[in-house]
Amino acid sequence: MGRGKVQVRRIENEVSRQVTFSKRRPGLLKKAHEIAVLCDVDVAAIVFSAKGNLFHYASSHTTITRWCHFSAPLLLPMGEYNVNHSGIFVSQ
Amino acid sequence: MGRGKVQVRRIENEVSRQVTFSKRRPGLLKKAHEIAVLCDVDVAAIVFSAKGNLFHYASSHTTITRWCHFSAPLLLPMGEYNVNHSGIFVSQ
DNA sequence: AACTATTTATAAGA
DNA sequence: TTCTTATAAATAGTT
Repeated sequence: MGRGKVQVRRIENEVSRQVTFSKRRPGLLKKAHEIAVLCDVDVAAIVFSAKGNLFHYASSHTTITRWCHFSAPLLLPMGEYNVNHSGIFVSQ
Repeated sequence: MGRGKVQVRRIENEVSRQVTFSKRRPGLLKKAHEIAVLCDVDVAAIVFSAKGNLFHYASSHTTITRWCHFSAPLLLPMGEYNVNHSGIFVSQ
């Protein structure tokens, strides 16, 4: 899209990279929202900026719970965890 | 995009809804991949089909771990969990 | 599953 | 950085 074709590789120029991030981030979350509503499915999209900020879209809390159920083996180290109001922690 | 404008509401016709899902799902995951590579950020996108199938893109395992750390309070009931090779379970 | 007219997203520029 | 605009990319309706 835009004035030139996209090569899917890391943008080396830091300013350009930040600008592209600022432009594409809302686009991604919008797409996630649209497919969730149009197709009546559960969707989550999560993005961390280089500065560690979190941006996300979730069609429902259920989405995330189900996702954790299905995919946690791939994504969390095995072990015991505790979830409280502050986050999720490894049990001692 | 396409021959008509998009109204962001649930597509009532089941066949059309499934067709749109099939078309938009790869588009969403591609967008997630592109922003991850272009902008060198961690991204995850997760989609459940109406039939319960899971589709996802994750730029790295780190993404998901970090995401769980930050967002789990919103997404999982508080309690004790056990992660093993089969999934994540509530401790009894 | 392919096609293609159009909409939408966005790269580059102001 | 916010707005503009040319153009690439996604995709809705169709075959």
